[in-house]
Amino acid sequence: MLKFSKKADYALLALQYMAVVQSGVDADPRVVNTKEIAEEHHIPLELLAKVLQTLARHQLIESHHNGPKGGYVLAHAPGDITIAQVLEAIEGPLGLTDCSHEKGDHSQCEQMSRCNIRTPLLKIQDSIFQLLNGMSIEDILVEETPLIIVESLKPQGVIS
Amino acid sequence: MLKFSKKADYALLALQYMAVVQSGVDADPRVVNTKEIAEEHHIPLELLAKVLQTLARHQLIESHHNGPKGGYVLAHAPGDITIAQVLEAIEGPLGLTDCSHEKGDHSQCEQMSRCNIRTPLLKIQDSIFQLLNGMSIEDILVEETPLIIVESLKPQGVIS
DNA sequence: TCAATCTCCGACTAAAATACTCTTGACTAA
DNA sequence: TTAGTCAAGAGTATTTTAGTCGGAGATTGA
Ligand code: SF4
Ligand code: SF4
Repeated sequence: MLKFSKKADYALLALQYMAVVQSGVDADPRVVNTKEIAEEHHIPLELLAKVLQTLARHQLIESHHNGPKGGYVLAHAPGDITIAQVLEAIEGPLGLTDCSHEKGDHSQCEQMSRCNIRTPLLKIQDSIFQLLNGMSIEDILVEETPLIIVESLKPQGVIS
Repeated sequence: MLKFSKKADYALLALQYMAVVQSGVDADPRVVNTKEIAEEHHIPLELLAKVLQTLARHQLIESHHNGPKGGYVLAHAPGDITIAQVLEAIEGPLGLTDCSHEKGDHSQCEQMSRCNIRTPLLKIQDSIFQLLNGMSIEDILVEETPLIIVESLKPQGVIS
């Protein structure tokens, strides 16, 4: 119930990977394509593709469709992409209950009129949101154990 | 995705109700039965019954099956029942990701071996858990809700 | 006694969300 | 031209959630 979806998980995984690749010492704005990320993490390719498309549509990453050299690049600095943004891009706006984003009357929840727990729950929700909004991709970058070694990529095409 | 289930919602609703009934000025340990709660909140009776049964099995409430006068009573003081306890009673142990409660190897998530985001996500999860564990039924009792202090990982910004 | 009323439990169905796939198309670089 | 890429949408399969049903056991009050 209080769980990230796979898609959200994949999104974070991909963003972290892209951040690592881009923030390499060379600061080379290398484009990474879907296939590379999918293979690196053993994620179903087509599904990851959809996730990245969604992220691109929400301006979190930029798509460079340049044929065989196409791919994606972070649209902002890693510190400027919060976890909450990612989550909201993938799933809709996030809310703990059915009554979170109210549209006037109680169209969502039948017992809203006589509900005493709504206000407290909304506060919990706010707290969680603050938490997620306070963390960015940067905070997720390699911590202590960089398990993925980025330079072990097979060079597709020639590297200049 | 980051949403309470109906059952969890119902559980909190019921517990709040029971708490209010019991902590009335009379302090009469009145037993309240499923039907009463269900009708009061317009919840499907049978479903609520299951929820309460689950809560009872987890020692959060006591069942008095005394024929026509039977019903449920809180097993502890409202302040001693945390939201996290309730949620874990209803759903299983809560975890943000598939890899949260590990059983040795990576039986849950295929990419766990080369996953860099696991540790950060576990931290987020801990924060959320602490938040939920810091609130009890008592904090939900009346409308004038207390402030939730979010303790985030890093000292950043104010909530208010 | 006995019927009403309650909890308890497990199996069951239905609906909805998730996870994943397939197909088609447009673009671009070599 | 051709292979490799993103884009978009429809389609399917699986899992989770929501809600239902029916019977068993217990207790009370008439
Ligand atoms: S029961 Fe209360 S808190 Fe839950 S969805 Fe309905 S109005 Fe919101
Ligand atoms: S991808 Fe990483 S964080 Fe997500 S479930 Fe797998 S191991 Fe855990």
